[in-house]
Amino acid sequence: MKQPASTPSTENQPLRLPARGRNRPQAVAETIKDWIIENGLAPGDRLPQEHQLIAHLGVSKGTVREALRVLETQGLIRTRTGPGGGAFITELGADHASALLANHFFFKEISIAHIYELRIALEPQLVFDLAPHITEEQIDELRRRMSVYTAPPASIEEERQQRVAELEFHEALAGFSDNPLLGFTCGFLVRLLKDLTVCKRIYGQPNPELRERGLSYQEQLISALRAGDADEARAIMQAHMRAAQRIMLAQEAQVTKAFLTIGDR
Amino acid sequence: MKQPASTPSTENQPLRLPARGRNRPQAVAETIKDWIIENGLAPGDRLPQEHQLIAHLGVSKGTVREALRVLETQGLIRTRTGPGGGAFITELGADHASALLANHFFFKEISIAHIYELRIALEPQLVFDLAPHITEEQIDELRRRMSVYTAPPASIEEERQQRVAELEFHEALAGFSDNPLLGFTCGFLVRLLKDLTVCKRIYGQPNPELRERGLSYQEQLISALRAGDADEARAIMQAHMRAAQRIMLAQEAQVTKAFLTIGDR
DNA sequence: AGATATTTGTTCGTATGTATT
DNA sequence: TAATACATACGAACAAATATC
Repeated sequence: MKQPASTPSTENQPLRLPARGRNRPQAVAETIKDWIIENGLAPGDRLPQEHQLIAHLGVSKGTVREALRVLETQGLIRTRTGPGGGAFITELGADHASALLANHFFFKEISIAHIYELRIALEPQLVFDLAPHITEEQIDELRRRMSVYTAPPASIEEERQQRVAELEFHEALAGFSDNPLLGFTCGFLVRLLKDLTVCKRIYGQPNPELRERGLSYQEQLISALRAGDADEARAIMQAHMRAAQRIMLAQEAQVTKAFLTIGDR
Repeated sequence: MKQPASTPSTENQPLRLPARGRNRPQAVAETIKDWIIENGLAPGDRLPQEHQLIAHLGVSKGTVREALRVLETQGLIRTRTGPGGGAFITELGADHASALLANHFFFKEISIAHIYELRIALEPQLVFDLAPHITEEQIDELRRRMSVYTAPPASIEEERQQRVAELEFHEALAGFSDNPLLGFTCGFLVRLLKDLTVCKRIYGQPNPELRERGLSYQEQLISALRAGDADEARAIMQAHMRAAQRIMLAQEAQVTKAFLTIGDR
């Protein structure tokens, strides 16, 4: 088992070759990833244990651990200690994925206008698709979220909470989408706005207009969704987005570099 | 001389408290990240060296290395060996970000229809914004990419290359966008399609119709862009996307689980 | 071109923490 | 409570890469 390390030549290729050339941990992570794909592992399945990976891959404990950390950062696995523990395949959740993606925009200059340009293009389409499929339970959830801001806010803090709740209304809507790409993108945009809200870099002063118009729009939207009227839902959302954009832009400041902390489990 | 410890204000507060409690590497990664934000480090700046991090954070070498690996996976740093080496802040490129994001869709069922629903909603808007700003150099680059597929393909392999080149036409277009969110999203969608093309899971047989119509549309598009006619450019792209969608859907198969390997530097 | 110093990269032995039985 | 199985963490030694002289 012990190797006298005096074999400097290319070693004894233990099963799958560890793909030398780059940094080992990344290469090992890739190898494990390929192995996951080939064996068709699904979320919940367990990877081989550390010492087995060490043996099969022909690398040391530290390298394997770094590789697992890479996969964990990518959201592919989670590890648990104790008997029966180990690394388990997991699904990369939308929030974690958003956090990873947000890093890409960290050094870019993102404005409210940029975000709303996409929301205007996508959210009307989102509700258009949703109208024929939406369930009663989903509508109930939307109503439940709306209930947070039916009454005017009493304090500046409550104002902020209501804004967050309204954004979460849209986040829930995005989560209902049948199109994972559309749903994720809309959710990501909302999360960007929500993060800005939490950071209090915007929504400085009360804005009753935004709240009331939003509430009215959402009532109409839910009616249209319940009726299964896709065209009407799209039209309402379009008007809602345009109105919100106008209000937001009026009090916008250039917003940058607040994104790195998004999510950050 | 090693450190300019003479600066009394910011630099003398080396690192924050080690944030014990959770798994150490992640906690350490967070601490380093916070430190990066607080000190306003920009791409190209260097992090403290390994042994300094070890000393300041009070953790072992292995833990620091895992933390750095986390940050590297997130696309935040790159490391180099040798004198003057170390960990350097870097910008998360669109391709790397796409690869990270693609993991989120690995266990979801993504179809061509899903991709085109977003392309139809976004790419017309993309060229609409672009028309007033586009430069001659950018138009030249578009023309250069088009030149790859002006002639009909001689082989099935050339057919594939032409398809990739046409997708890269759209990728270039996305890269010109003033809106980073819009640009990235359009680029990501194209990368998904490109990956499918490379994997040869689609585009099995020649499709002269797609090529010729695409070529014609792109000629028109470039004319409109040069003229700065935003409305016309948008209309052309809309028609182009709809036509492409029709053709693609005709020969589509359900496409799943080919995304994990995207990019994979 | 080659020697050397600097810095990250890799390995191994050992010890600790944690969850299951 | 104890025993077991697993990940987690530490530290020292060694290897590889690379800039500078």
